[in-house]
Amino acid sequence: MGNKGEALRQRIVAAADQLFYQQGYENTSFSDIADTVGISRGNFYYHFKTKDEILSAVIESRVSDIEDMLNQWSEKYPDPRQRIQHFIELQIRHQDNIKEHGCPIGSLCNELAKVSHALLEDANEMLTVMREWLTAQFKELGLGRDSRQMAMHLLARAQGSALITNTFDDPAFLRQEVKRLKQWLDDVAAKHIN
Amino acid sequence: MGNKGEALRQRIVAAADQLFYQQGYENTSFSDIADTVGISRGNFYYHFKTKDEILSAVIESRVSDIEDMLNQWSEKYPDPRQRIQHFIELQIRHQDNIKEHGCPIGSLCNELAKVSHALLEDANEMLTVMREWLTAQFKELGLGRDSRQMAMHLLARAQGSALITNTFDDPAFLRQEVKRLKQWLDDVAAKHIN
DNA sequence: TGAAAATTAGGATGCGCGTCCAAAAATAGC
DNA sequence: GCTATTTTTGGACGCGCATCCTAATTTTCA
Repeated sequence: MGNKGEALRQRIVAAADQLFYQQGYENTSFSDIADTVGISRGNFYYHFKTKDEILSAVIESRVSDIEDMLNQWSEKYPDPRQRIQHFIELQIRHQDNIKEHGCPIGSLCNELAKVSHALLEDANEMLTVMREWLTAQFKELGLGRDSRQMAMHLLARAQGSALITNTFDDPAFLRQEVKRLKQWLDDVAAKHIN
Repeated sequence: MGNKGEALRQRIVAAADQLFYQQGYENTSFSDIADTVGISRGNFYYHFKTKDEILSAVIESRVSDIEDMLNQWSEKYPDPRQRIQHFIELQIRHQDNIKEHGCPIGSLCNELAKVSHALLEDANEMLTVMREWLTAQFKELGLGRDSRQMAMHLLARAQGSALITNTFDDPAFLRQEVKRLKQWLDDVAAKHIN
């Protein structure tokens, strides 16, 4: 059955994901996505009836990617501090993209909040997944009821440095902030191990 | 001469400012602004030929407001630490708006960056003015060549907490982050006074 | 007060968009 | 191989937008 359809569907989602990141959601048209994939607008419509539908699919795909990544880290690294470190260093690996387009999650949430879009809650899920995972790591580190606040603090700082890096076109600042964040993590961990 | 015109022009800029903040630039139409002010689209066009032109006026107005505010603080408070404290507490005064719409500066820069809009550089000016002022304060505090980095660090954290507060609809987090930022400032100041 | 200038009104235009559709082409299953 | 289903195509539709324009109204000031 729809096997060929499924493959194309995934290519569409991947293209839309990229374009939404680079140009924003509202600023990306059906034609943009169709052209990128190399299919007609009509064919696109066959797979996704509305623009919201594809946004939903993109968010779902991103959430699932994030979950996979975090689960993988949970398995791979025994130490919660090490896991959080990896999370922080994620920004270094993506520094070129961040410089060019900011954080894919933050910028999307930002955009959807303006339009008071119904899918903002779905988009929030991307951040929530991270927050919950980070909270669990901080709990393991022994931060108890402060864990959630710490998780949000870390997310906020990551979002902030991504935005400033993008706006000022200054990846060196991003690296600086990552270093600072790792120092902060070490301090927090040291304080709570005793 | 164009005295009445000037007054209306300012009302238009004020309305556009609000709407751009609440709904985003792209998502705000000529009609939206005209309706808010209570004039016809044609009249609007008499004052601003293009959408870019009004965006430019809004940015100019914001930059000038920011400069006025900062200059006022520079005069009013003799201690640079006190000045920076005021800067940090600005977020508390605007917490309701931030919860609802995020940071007016950050969200605009974010949006313009996506569209690779020519006026992004003008929008950056809002952040740059703040950065330079903060840099001067940190210099006075004795941070020397680190001052600029510190200024950007502060800006980034403010941006980050605004975004998270907006996304998670959680003003308590904003207050928490402000407290944390003030603690950070005290630490930094204490370290460099000796 | 009256002519020139500034201001306001609202309709016209053209374009790009999301959406929809009918028909052609490809594929699958008997 | 032939029919039923899936997939693909490209054009049509209607709407909202930025922009433009002309004519009416108000203001200015000699």
